[in-house]
Amino acid sequence: MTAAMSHYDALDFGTIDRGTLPAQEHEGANVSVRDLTRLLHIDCPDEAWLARTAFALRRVREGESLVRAGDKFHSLYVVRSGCFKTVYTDLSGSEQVLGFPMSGDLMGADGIDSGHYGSTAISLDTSEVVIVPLASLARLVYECPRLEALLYRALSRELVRVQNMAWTLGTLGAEGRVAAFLLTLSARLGALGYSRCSFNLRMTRQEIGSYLGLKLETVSRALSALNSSRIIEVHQRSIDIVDADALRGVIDPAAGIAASIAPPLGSAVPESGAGNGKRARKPRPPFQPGIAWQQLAAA
Amino acid sequence: MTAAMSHYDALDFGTIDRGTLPAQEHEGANVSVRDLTRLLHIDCPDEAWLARTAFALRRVREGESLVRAGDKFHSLYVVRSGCFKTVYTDLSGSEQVLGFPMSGDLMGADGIDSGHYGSTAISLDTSEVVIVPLASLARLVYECPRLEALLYRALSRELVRVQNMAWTLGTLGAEGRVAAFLLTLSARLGALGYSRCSFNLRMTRQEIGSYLGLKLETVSRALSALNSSRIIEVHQRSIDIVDADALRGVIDPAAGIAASIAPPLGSAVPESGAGNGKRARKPRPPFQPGIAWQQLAAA
DNA sequence: CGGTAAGTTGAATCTAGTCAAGAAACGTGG
DNA sequence: CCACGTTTCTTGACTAGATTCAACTTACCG
Repeated sequence: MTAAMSHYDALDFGTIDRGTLPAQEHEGANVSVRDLTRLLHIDCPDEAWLARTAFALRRVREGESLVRAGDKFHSLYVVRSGCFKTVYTDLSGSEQVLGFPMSGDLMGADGIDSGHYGSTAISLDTSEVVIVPLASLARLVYECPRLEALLYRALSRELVRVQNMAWTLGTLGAEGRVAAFLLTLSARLGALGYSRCSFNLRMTRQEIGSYLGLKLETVSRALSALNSSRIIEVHQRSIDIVDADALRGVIDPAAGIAASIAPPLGSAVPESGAGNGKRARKPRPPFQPGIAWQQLAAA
Repeated sequence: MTAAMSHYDALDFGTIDRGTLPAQEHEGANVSVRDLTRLLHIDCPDEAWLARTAFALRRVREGESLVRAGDKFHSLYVVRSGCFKTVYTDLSGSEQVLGFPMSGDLMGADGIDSGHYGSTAISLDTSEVVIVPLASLARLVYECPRLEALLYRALSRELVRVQNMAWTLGTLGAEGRVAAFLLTLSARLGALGYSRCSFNLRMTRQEIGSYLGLKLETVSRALSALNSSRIIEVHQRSIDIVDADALRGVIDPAAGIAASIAPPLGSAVPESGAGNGKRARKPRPPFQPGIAWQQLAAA
């Protein structure tokens, strides 16, 4: 609990500000609060002075690490361009990929509580991140109460993402995991304005496997199988999603059918009811449809 | 994005306060901010007036659900006593357990961003939760800036917990998962003042299996195997951890040995170095030791 | 005391991992 | 531009580990 105290100091207003950041992180142009909220897809009050408050950018080259597990926590990062991987590394040297943050994603949030980053972030290509010192953000929120939700929502979103990951790992087999991975990636790229059905992977089979709790051979086999089924077309790192519904069907046959019937719903969750699925074969189906697969179905 | 706007309204100060909560949640005694921070193990400034601000309690009987996936988000909950399970439910009716929140754990955080809870929370025995309306908390933080870190840290902690879960599911086999589960449970109970090496499970094999991405038979077998190895003693739901180091060894043989040599480190992560592992067989071992297993080793 | 839910154990099956070989892409220097 | 080595990817055969199906035991609750 001593770590907690020293960490608390870092959050005390006026104690630490951008001026105390490592010098290396002062480079490139600045980004306004407006830009930041737009990047995070979080609504922001329309006050002119907010545009003046700015955050620094940092450029990270391919293979370079932005933060390392165990480093002292000082800032959050929001990806502005490029793609990262975040990894745990255990004693035996093997690593587990926890995520592939892309434009608009938050990194470093796992360091807030303990005061030390919990995972290492490595750039998969030349990337740019917005540096968000927690102290600055806290001050900003204090000055503009309507920003209160900003960080809460960003953290909550990250939490949902990881929970979905846990669901994927705990529930799906190899093909399902790969299908879920492709659909999620497709949806994220689509949200960024890129093609939803044709893209290039920026990570190796090894990294995908590590992320999905599979071996690289298994990932390769799963991709080949989906390729043979005419659901996707794979040529090395180039992916074409030929039949998105079929891909959803790989995750859950019932959901695949349901998704092809129901109009693709937006980001909002249906208010109630919607217990419209074909039929429940289990004795106790009193639950509302879950969220996990919807995130994938909404691709 | 329309959901985002309406959600934002809910966070606007003065718009919603405790008075607008569902009537059913106004029952039992109240809890002060001091109590809340103590429950969450988060440091709190020592201002007298904080003791006056209070949150309501709610009692949840065994089997009863506190919130359901898809319900409109209004409050966070901190468990004060008892034990819950949080579950996703997919279309086909099968459920996946995401966690077993106990005293001091936060629930409902996955609803902040979308405005709807992402998982259902069901009590495993008669439990009590502190109701923390986000709007109240936001106002509180505004009135007392030093509380800024409170929610950030609680959310960050939850994020780390789920990330560890993803690591467990992606990396470990059946026995390792069960061992990790027992060690984590042991550590949590220990932190609450209960015995670290002798306790009763409050969940079924089915629920444990769902949580760990295994079938109930596999959980049973893993427990039996650990029992045969004299590492634990199992009689139905009663667990005795006989050899905690050996249990850690099940997760990662190297870590088990290392843990028995090195003195059990506290919550703080070593500053640097400590790349002391036996030997690295991979060509590139420039990473610091990870966090995942340390959480377990620090039991 | 009987009925139901929960847990254990065994045998067969199936999925993903392991080991190994080979093919395709990439980068570098001649 | 091509030859070379390296990395990444694919595919096959075999093995280990988890699931499935099923029988049975043990606890729990009225």
